[in-house]
Amino acid sequence: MKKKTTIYDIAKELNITVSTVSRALSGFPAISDATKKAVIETAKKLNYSPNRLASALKSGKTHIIGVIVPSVQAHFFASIIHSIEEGLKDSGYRIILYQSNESLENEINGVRTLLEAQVDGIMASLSLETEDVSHFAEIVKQNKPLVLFDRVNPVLKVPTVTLDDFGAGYLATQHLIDQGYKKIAFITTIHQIKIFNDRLKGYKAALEENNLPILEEHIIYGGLSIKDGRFGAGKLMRCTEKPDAIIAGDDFTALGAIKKLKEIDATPPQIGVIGFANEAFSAYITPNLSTIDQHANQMGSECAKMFLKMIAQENPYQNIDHVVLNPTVVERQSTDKLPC
Amino acid sequence: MKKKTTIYDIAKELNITVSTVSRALSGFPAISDATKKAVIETAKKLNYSPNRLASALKSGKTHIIGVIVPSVQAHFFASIIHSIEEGLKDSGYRIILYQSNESLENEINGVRTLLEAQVDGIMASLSLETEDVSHFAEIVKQNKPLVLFDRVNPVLKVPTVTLDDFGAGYLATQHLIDQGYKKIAFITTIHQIKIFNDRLKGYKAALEENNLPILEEHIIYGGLSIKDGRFGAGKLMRCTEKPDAIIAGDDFTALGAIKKLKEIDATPPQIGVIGFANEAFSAYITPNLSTIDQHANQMGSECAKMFLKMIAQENPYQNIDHVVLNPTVVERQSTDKLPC
DNA sequence: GTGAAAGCGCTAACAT
DNA sequence: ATGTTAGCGCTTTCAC
Repeated sequence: MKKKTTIYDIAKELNITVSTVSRALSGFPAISDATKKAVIETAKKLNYSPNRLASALKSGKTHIIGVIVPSVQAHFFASIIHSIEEGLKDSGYRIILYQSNESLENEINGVRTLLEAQVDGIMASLSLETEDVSHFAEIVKQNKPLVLFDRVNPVLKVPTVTLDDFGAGYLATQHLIDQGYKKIAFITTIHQIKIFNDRLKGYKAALEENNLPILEEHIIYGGLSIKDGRFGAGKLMRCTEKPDAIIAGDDFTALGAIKKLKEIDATPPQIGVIGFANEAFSAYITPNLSTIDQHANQMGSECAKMFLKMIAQENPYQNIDHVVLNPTVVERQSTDKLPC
Repeated sequence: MKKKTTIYDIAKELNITVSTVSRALSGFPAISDATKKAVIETAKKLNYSPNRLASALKSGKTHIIGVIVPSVQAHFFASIIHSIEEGLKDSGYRIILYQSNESLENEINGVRTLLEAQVDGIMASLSLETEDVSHFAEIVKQNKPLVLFDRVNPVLKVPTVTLDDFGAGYLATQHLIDQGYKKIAFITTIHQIKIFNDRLKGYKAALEENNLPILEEHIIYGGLSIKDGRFGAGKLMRCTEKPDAIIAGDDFTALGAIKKLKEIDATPPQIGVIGFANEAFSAYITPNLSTIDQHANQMGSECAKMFLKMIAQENPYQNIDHVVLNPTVVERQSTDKLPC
């Protein structure tokens, strides 16, 4: 197998030096048009392809950024990745992907691996297991941009892009109240994650403002999945004070709740159900699922924008921005309460 | 900002040379246990983190492989990526992601970018626009593993992992016939993609074997999306010979068809509908969508396995395997024909 | 078992 | 406008 052509080959061919070739190729201004043209032609002729590795080793910039998400199989994260890539493409940055699968250990490995790969920065959304975030400190210490999105942790003094989660919880609750529901339950995760705690606070605030009681038996702490949704709904329906509506931690959990409610003849909107995330399926199940849109694509492009801004500064952390997106309600059948 | 520690710092600290440090760190056998231990301890003490870039430049191995897919937003591809990463993780390979967004131009850029990043190999599924595949030739020329999956092209003499698409088309058709449907239509893409052509062939073969006529007006060539599904179903229902079942190119198209059929009071399974891919929503729409499962996760792990096998050989292309997975029918309500 | 030294392909002072 | 040269951090052949 013949060796790959390098700038040395081009230089030899044209009887000039590598520095000239390097300059011609990288659009350095003080280079004669003639040499530039000759270099580019010869490069094409010899089928030259730059070795970004060598350039990265020398310059300290790989133009690759690491993205850590729980799993690309969740549509929400897939959408975010999609729009991060989109937002970064024009500036020549590429993404290297790492999935934590909701495991802290994987997340720690991810940070290490990405740093060893000399990425120019990292974007991450925390795993459900992640409470201690010290493994992210090294990124900041190296003065490389770290942007946290969606599942963030305030202990880390870094820029973030999040949804207004308090607002989201409030909005979901207020929507149900506006529709005429009065005894609203809440299914959430047992993990101490800021965004889920915030939503719970929003829920409680909305109830209070509307002079509705907050019942502890109406708050279910468990997992988030179709199975957990079934289980949670079942448990709620056996309460002494049976709720007339359920807010589920995500659309999958909401789906499970709906399935259970259908079985016991309490099909929504008889009992109202609303989820979070606006997953692909939510518009198409029966009844259609009302949900809080988390604006994944917008979140992704904000992350990209934030990163580009940080990288342009000599000190990426000179001012730490927090972009907060506004949640919106997607009203569908599952909360369309019939007049009594 | 203090400089990062390198093996030179470790060497200096211990009064040995870098070669010894390098050997100790990389598990070279002929190294005394004492030095090895000292090196590892000092590395930890100095907070050493290897620069994989330098090592890659020297060794020619980045341990990064590029993956090109149309879009991670499609659940099918997200699942494949998930299991590729899973299957590769233990052997220390990482994934760098590139999305073509169904554009040939992006795909060409992707190949170039990944090669410039010196990836150790590439896995790809072709964009809908891709008919000419010459941009992939360079990968093979560099003797780097290229594995094509799902959307492949036989012009490229490389290993592939695919579904038996002829079988999938046949299976979908035979399933409908078994259920009692007799006038079966087919919505597919206008693009000349092998897998879609193969499915069409399978469809025709099944009809022939069952002595059913193949009607050109029952084959709709268009796009694949919810919108296209609505459109296709509408067109089919205006045929002179109205079909009693529809095979749609993917689950989204099937979903569109179902929506249209519900509107015109021909709700499945009255008119049967089956899709491809077993998307996340398919089990939860009403009626539940029957579909052909394409075994995304299995496909991903086969890709990983194939890659590892190729990389282990001195010549990755010494024998070119083609793994073909068997499609399976997921029977749900949308094809559950009622007795007449 | 360890050391010396060359070099992977490129960039960027510094020089002319 | 172009050439010279010294590395970036690591691996690896060849010594001893």
